[in-house]
Amino acid sequence: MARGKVQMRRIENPVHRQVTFCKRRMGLLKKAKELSVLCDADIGVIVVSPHGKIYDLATNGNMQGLIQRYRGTYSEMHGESSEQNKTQAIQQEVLALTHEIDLFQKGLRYMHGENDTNHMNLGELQALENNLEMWVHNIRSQKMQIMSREIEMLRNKINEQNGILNFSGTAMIPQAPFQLTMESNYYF
Amino acid sequence: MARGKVQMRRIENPVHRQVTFCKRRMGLLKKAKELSVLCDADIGVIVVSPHGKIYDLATNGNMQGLIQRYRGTYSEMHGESSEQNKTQAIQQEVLALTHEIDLFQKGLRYMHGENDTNHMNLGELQALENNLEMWVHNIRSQKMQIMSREIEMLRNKINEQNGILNFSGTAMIPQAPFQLTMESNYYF
DNA sequence: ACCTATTTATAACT
DNA sequence: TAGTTATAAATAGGT
Repeated sequence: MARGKVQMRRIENPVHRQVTFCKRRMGLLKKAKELSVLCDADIGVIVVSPHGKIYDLATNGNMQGLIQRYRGTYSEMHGESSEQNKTQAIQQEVLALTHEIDLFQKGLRYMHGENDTNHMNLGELQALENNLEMWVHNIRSQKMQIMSREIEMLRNKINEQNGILNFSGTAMIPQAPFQLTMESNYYF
Repeated sequence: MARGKVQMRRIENPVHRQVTFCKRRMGLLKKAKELSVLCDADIGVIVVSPHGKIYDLATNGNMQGLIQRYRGTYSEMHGESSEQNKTQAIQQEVLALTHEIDLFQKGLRYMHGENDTNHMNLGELQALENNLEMWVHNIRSQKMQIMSREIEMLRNKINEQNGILNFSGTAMIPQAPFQLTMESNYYF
């Protein structure tokens, strides 16, 4: 498309082909994202390179759900009932569950009110972000507590065994190899 | 991209949105075909309109096969045992989705009040944390977009004023001190 | 649906 | 691999 029109056929030079593949693949995914944002559409793109490497994009972050929706429509359109009768019920279940997850995500999104993040202003977004950060923080603390308990149990076990076998062995296990506080593990 | 730059956000006017959807959808599929031909790649595109209508393209004429490759389930393409495999795969998917819903339910419960995380195990906490991180990430992207728009507006304003007052003044405002594109700030 | 002024994508080159 | 530039292609707004 530049410095010369390109013929619409396989590029024979492998180097050129690789470069073009890389550039145009990026362009394609960008266009897909743009269409998704501008028109509120849900888009999935799967690209398989000649060498079998797979690149993909799912604008809603859930290719599985998209594929399910696609399959639903596809089997409706082509009346593949005979082959798919056995799995039809389960597929519908998947569809229903996917929708349910969508609803939960929306529910979480709406926790502050009824606003979709697309219609939220900077301050609202900041507040939401802060809430989420706090939530993440609490979850991390919880994880740390669970792990601390586990470690303590293991230490006790080892100490017991060493108590039976010999006492010097306890020195092999440092009592505090790392600090297990919330603070120091905030980014764990 | 023509007769005026377009802001990368949902087009509010429904007529404009529909027209753009149609035009860009065609453009996207054309680009996909071109990439496929030029670089000998195998490409699938699924577009779901806001109203649920599905448009698709599979450059090898077989979206099902592409999806299966995407999922890493090659065996289904060869008939005999396919139904059983398919059923198993879908059942596993149901299981995964059920777990995800469970996670969201617990998350919602936690949001509503007391630290209910005591009833969640380490794996659940990790999964919930990952979900939240993704959410925070999306919100940050959203913030960046809003700020980018604001900055652009201010720049335009300043450029206008400088156009009126004097031309040398424009040099005082760097045109791009930092890139505020979606791409470069995807991980902001 | 068709028309163009512009913006965007990108082929060739460094 | 990454950046530059001349040019082809896509497309926003208008008819």
